[in-house]
Amino acid sequence: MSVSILDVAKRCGLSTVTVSRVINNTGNVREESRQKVLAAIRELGYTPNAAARSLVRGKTGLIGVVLPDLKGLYTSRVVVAAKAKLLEKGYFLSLFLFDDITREDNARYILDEQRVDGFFVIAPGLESPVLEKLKRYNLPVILLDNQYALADYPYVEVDDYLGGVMAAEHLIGLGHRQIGYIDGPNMLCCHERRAGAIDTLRKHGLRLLCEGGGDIYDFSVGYRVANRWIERGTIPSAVIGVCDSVAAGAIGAFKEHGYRVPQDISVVGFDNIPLYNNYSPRLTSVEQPVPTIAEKSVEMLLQLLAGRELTSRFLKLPPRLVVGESTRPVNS
Amino acid sequence: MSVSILDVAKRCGLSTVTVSRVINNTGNVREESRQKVLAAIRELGYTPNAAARSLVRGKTGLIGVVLPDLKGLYTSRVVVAAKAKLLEKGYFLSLFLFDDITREDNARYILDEQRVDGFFVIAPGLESPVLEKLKRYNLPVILLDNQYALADYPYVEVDDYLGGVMAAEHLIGLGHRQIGYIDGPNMLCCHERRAGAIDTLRKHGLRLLCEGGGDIYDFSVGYRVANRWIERGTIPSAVIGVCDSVAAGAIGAFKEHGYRVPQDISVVGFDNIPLYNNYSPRLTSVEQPVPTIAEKSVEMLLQLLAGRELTSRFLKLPPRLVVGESTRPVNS
DNA sequence: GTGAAAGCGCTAACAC
DNA sequence: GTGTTAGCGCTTTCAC
Repeated sequence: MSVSILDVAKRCGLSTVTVSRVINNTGNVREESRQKVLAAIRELGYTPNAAARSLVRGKTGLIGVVLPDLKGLYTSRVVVAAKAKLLEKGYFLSLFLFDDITREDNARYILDEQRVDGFFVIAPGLESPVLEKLKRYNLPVILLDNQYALADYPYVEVDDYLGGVMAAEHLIGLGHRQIGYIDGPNMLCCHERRAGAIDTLRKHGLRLLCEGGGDIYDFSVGYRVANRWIERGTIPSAVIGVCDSVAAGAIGAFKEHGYRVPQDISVVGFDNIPLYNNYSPRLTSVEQPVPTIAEKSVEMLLQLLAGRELTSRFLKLPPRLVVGESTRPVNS
Repeated sequence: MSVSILDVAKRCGLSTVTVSRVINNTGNVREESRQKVLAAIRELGYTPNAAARSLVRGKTGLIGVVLPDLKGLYTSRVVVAAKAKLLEKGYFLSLFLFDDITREDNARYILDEQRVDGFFVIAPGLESPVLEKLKRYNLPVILLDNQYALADYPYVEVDDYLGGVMAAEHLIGLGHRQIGYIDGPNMLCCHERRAGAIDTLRKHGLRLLCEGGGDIYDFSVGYRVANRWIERGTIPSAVIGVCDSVAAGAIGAFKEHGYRVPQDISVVGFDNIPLYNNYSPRLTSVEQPVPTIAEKSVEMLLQLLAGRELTSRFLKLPPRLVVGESTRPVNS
């Protein structure tokens, strides 16, 4: 078996309580005893058992992230950042794949058995069943990328509507009048971005040439839509892609047909993920404030863990327009 | 507080022991008592506490996956498949981001505190520090995508060399003589794929036109290398990309310059991930046996968990060539 | 079939 | 400062 606190106590001739005090820096321990304990710990290679600790403390020190897969570049950034923040606070991040929340066995391990003290949910498209499930539990939860406004769970979000506004205003400011928009799947963030763009154009008396993607958003979507426009001869002077990949796909189509970006057509993306940087000009992109998302959501979760009320339950963060080399004033 | 086994026992007028027996299907319990217990459990919404269980059983029921980020499409597939397999066996998969294994706090939570019964390591580029760390622990570990052959940890791998051979033979079989290869970063799998292709061509008295990528492999790499070939006028009649994204990037470059795939140039990728399916013709690709990887690695881990010796410590699985529409016989 | 008792490894409360 | 005692929630003997 592995070495326990009792072994350490025996080894250094003190009680388990004193050892515990040294480990946790609680209570007063004479420096001399302290050194003895530390020596014994080192010699034996002792480390506390998490299960025993969790049992007696009633908490695990583990924060879960519930997410559907590992595909997201954007997700990865947020999660990695949140992990680092939590580590500073003594919590550890553990990721759980929730491909199908409705399956009992999925829920059992994470929720029923109280393996985490709280968690983040990133589950685009899976919200309703996940949240349905969560109602029964009293665990602190922060939604990170929720797609339905329905829930009254606390969340941290990006103001996607504002993002749409920013993208549109940037292009209008450059003199563009014929602006195309390549849409993503039926998700809240896509709706918002599009709505922001549409409203902004309307304010200027313009109409958005908007065409939808399929049920995912990737390079192919941008490529296909842009090609459709080219075939039809309805080519805008500027295009907004619902994300950087889509924008890159559109650029791909334009390049193939001899249009240059940004000389002939300006293109704006979302997320500012440098995925196609050597393929297209560096994209002008609406960037998500990843560090702030991580920081704020961790802060909120820690508040809940401490049993405090949240000062603000719903946080909507502004994105930031990063101007690259894919946009320029319209040719007059 | 949450409801415990004692509450259930009181509620149904039986002892905690009997309740435990019902929960775990161990020992004999009269059907009548059994029903009483189940009713009480249902009424109280009882679920066993994982910490208490782990403590007494000496195991957690959790399997960890150590991985550097969440970016991998291929990784995602493997992990999702492994998760499902493990669930069948009563284990749950928990992912841990090990961005920097050398940091003490990272290791402490996962390893020292015995939070998992065993784990998989997917850590391209991080092997040596990770494995260094692991030596101290006696936890069952299976390497899933290791890049250095150095370790004597059990692993499940794909025979990438064979994959390179398959890709090359396919093209040679179609009559191609000028074959280009677009390489990836300095990792074992890339070396192997390339070596397989080179050796195969050599056997046929041919030389591979091989050009390297940067430190990642993505669309841009394929695009850049193919463009270089076009500029130089050294355009092969067939191209192998170290992965599907790279292959797609090459196709992008060809398309832009008026070359058609597969009519003018054949292209083969690796991984068979349908990422650019609406952009390029459906790729001919060397597919990894994801379900088998998951199945076998789980099987091996379970063997280790059961304290048994592994029948085979090192498993190298053959990939499979999936012929799509991006390759055809060379124009004579 | 069922339950009483003991114990997994740790910490909090209370003495000394 | 330090140790004794008790108990977190559960399972595993071992009686009955």
